[in-house]
Amino acid sequence: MMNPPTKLPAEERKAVTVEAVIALAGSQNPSDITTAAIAKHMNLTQGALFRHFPSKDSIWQSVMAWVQDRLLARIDRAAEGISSPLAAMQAMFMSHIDFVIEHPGVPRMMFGQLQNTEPTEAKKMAQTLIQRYLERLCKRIEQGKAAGEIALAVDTHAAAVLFVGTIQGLVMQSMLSNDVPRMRSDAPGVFAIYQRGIRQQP
Amino acid sequence: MMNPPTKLPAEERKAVTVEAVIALAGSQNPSDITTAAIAKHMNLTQGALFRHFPSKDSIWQSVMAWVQDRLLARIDRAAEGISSPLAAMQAMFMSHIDFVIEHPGVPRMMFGQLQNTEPTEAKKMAQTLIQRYLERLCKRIEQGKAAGEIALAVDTHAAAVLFVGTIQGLVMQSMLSNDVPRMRSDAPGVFAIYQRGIRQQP
DNA sequence: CGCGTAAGATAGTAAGCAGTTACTAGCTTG
DNA sequence: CAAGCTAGTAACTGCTTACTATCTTACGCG
Repeated sequence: MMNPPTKLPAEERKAVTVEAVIALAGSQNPSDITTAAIAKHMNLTQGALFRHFPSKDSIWQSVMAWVQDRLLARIDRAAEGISSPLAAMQAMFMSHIDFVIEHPGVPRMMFGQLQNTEPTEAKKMAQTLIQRYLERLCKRIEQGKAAGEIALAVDTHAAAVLFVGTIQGLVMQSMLSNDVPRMRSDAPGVFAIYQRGIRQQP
Repeated sequence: MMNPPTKLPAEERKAVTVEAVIALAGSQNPSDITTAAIAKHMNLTQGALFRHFPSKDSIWQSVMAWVQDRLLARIDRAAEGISSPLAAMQAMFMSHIDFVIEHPGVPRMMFGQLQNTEPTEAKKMAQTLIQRYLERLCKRIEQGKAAGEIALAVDTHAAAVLFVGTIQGLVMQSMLSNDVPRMRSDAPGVFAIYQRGIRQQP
């Protein structure tokens, strides 16, 4: 941070820009992030940003693409090799929480994008991200039902939506208390309730 | 709507302003709501707004006060006279969903306010609203434990946070599908899982 | 060593923002 | 019925925004 001003090749500059936006979103309302603030955060003039991005929305697009790649990769990796679907879901849950703790701006940006009523490119990307997330969850839930771990009476899609809502509840709590890392210690208690809610009782 | 321009007494004008903001928040990102847009929606000039409110944040303050009054009154009324704590919570849940369907802008505004990093008056009001909401929930949950309806192993605060998260999940789903009334039909399935998660098993 | 060019600086622009001000129509009241 | 009050208008201010045109630098390559 606060490097001396350097010239960077285009691709690298793009990457740095995305990181700057994510960092800024961690400490302010995403819709208040100006191109000037982004540039300042990376020791660049505001005008220079537009050498690499044709518009501000295209910056947001790159940011949302970054989030999609990283988040989905992270939960996929977390669930990898875990045969029990319920245990896999718990691993996804905890790794998602860790991701949010590392990048507290991400949920803010997601919600901010979803709130946009005009269907901008960045918003569509946020939508497909959640869509893909829900699909992965539904698959695990169906697997859980087949394995007898999850009650057949459970509405699969409702369970997937609630999984995401569970995380959002923790995010909200962290915004209330202004204590992001607390999410990690709060997470198990909340997930325990969720798990009880879907688990097949012996 | 679209009345011919009328003169209104100050208190009434304030009320109309609040309603205008809530209506606008239902169809656009709250942080994009300008004083000009508010004025236009109520057939008024922009400058006239500042005869009734000293600043824009004070408009938001009035709006959040409106939400707090209505929402808490609504869930209190819904739970009134229901002796079973679990049943009372279900009534609170469904009436909250109804409230959101009537005023789809409300969750957007709440999250928008919470995302503000500077502690504006309107944000503080949003915070205390959720705080009071959580307190009411915790009370019911403790009652449920005492009555043997809710498992003693359940973390009370986590259960309250998850209750709110459950609603947020439904809100998110409604923003994804652009179908607000669908919340009502999705709600029971999601709440059923929540209820299973906290209920004392026989 | 010198030169072409990609990346950045500088200094704009037009539009949109919250908030202000000078003025006015119409109601109420001494 | 004149004086004052209330609520509103219309035009403005200073500031911020995304975006752009033009000049400048420094890196990589022969």
